[in-house]
Amino acid sequence: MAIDTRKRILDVAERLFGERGFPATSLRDITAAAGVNVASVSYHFGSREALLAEVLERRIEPINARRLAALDAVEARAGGEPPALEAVVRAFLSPPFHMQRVWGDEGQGFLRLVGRIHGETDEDLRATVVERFDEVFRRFTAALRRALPHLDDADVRWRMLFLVGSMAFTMSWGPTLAAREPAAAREPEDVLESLVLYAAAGMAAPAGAPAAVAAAGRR
Amino acid sequence: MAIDTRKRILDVAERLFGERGFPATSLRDITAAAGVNVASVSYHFGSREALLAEVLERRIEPINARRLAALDAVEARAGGEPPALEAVVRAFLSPPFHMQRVWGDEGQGFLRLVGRIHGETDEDLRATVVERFDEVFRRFTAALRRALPHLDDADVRWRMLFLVGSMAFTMSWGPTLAAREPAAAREPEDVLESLVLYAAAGMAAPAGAPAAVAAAGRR
DNA sequence: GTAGGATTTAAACAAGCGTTTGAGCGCAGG
DNA sequence: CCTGCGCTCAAACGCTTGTTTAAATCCTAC
Repeated sequence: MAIDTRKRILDVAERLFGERGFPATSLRDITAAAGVNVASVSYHFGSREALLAEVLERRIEPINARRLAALDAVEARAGGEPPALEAVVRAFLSPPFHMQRVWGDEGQGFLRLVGRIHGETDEDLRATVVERFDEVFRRFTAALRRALPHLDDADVRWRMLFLVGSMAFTMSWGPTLAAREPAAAREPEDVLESLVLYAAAGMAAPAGAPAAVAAAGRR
Repeated sequence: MAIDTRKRILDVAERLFGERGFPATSLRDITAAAGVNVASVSYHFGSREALLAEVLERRIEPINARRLAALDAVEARAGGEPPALEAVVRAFLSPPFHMQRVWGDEGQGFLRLVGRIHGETDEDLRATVVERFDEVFRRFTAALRRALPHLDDADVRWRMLFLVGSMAFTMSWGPTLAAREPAAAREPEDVLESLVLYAAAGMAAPAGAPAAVAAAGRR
């Protein structure tokens, strides 16, 4: 009966995966909420896993494309010089927030889903997520490396992990925070701005002395 | 036959919840790996949820106690003055890493579990986690507020979210990163040091202009 | 040494899971 | 009108889930 069963399933699945997480959301939850038959998931997507993959693909691909385009622009603007740190950080963090605005109500819950996915548990699922972000990570790590000459490779990688953690956690817990403390609620643009400033400052922090030095006497 | 069935279940559950996440780990996975009967979980803990609660309690409680003690020390040392930012950040971030060293092999996987729990999906579970951290959050938010007079309440709360995100994500993905890129592998103490520097610098970043100003023309 | 509470056990429970089946539907093209 | 294809449907598949049962076993205390 529906307009487009496929799309209805995708939309509802995105919302429920975002709200409850992937392992806790059954096909019957999804199909019941979408008003379609259970079998239609197998018919249209093949399996539950494949449905998740498609849900993710639909949102992540445009975000990462935009990230790479923004990084291209930043690097072009810098000529041969090392790019500006804050510009690189913004090129990475801005696209998900931007796409949320573009998608409007339809993509309301997807930030939450993307946040959750980063924290997802299953190791196989992790591998596919890592793979999907591989190029983005490599490009941004290289750019950050050049913007932060005082850091070595390992430093940059770990700080990249810190940055992604802030972002993912914010996406996942931001709504919870806003709901618990209405006074702290903010527009997504303001959260992004806050996050960019925070991350750029963190990235620019001086290189740490090895713990062996800081805590003299070990080893 | 076993030494202590209760403890065996707790240890195995901690490891498996950490490796696969809570929703993806069944009671039969746990009891099979522990070499005990399925029913012993109900007998000793009451339910699967209660088992998780006890697994968490065993690790989180000492960590949070240590956090509060460290914060007390920092504030006492500061007299009536605002405490030093980096000291507050360290008081928050250091305990989990410290307890990991104290617990040795036995607590090997628990950092990962704690990291995962922060990203956990179920909203009920979230509520209990939030509750368990409530006092710690309030105390540290207040201390950070005093250490960062140029920020308002909402700023501090959001940056706290960023900080916790970095920490949780690092705990959860750190092993994955280290496994994928052996060159970037680091001692936990060095990761902690890196994280403290990063977070303190991020916290100290200037207050952001509201996005309405930064992106002139909106609204 | 035996009584009795604590613990472990195999088995069964109903419920939910992802996926498959095969009949039935609606609607295009001949 | 009718064939054939895309799609939907209720039902059933075999399997796993968390929890409960009641009997068997262990171990302590008298």
